[in-house]
Amino acid sequence: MLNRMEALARRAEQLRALADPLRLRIVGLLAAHGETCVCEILAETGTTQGNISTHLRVLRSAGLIRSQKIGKWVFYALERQALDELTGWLGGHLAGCAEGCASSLYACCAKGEVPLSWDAAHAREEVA
Amino acid sequence: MLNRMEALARRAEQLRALADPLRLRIVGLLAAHGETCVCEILAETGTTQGNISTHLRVLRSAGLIRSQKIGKWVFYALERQALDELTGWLGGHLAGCAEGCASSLYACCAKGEVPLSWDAAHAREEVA
DNA sequence: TTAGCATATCAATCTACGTTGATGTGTCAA
DNA sequence: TTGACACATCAACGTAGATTGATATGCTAA
Repeated sequence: MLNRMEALARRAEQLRALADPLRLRIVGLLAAHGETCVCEILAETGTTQGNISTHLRVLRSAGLIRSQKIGKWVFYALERQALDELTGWLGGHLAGCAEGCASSLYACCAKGEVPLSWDAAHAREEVA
Repeated sequence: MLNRMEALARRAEQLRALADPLRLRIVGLLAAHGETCVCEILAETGTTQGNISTHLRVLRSAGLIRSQKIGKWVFYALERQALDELTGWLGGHLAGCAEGCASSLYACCAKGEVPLSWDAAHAREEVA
């Protein structure tokens, strides 16, 4: 089992793999077409062959797509499970607690001299 | 309205803002705490103050968080709507068509000499 | 008004990434 | 067996990002 920082690093790596316009186009094509030949991706994107290969490797080493060689062609497809896991995790990570958050108190970092919260700070401002 | 490439670039920028372990920790804190003082983020993450400020700026210029100055403190919070939009868009982008994809035909790039699909290539392999 | 605190910004450094062009590898057809 | 094709890999270049330490700004309290 991964510790917390390693898990975050892994998720960051996966998100980073998606965080590129060309790679977003690629996964969009794979989503729309299913198993897709590299040559087709190449034709649709209009960049160099080496560049496409590099981007496909980034996505693959993040575990987001898989490849299958058939004859002299290579077909790529989404790893649906990994992508679902990622989007699900992200949703959970961003969801936080449903309620009671905005009203809870958080001590500020100043050495105990001024316990502070958003509400308390607001109150100060409203008085002033 | 943005054209397709600009829209992808914008989404890539937002995903990129999330694609860092420290920034994932930050948005996790904001999700759990609601409005949160920078000093608290600083205390929880244990990195330098300048570094936190930089990462917060990245998240903010991607439109994923907002800031509010109260007295000498600055409180950050998630931009729930932008994040929901992003995760929703990503889900749609990755969903593709529900069915009929894996079985459709796609011409390969070779100049018309070998129309090819995953199925056709598979058939070739099985015969061989 | 002065001193201290919270935060932002800047300069500098190191590393990682995106792109291109060239080359290597495996596969097929003639 | 030779040539052509599909794809991967590599070297090189320019650019962007992460981190740190120093400095600037704005607020507050004494």
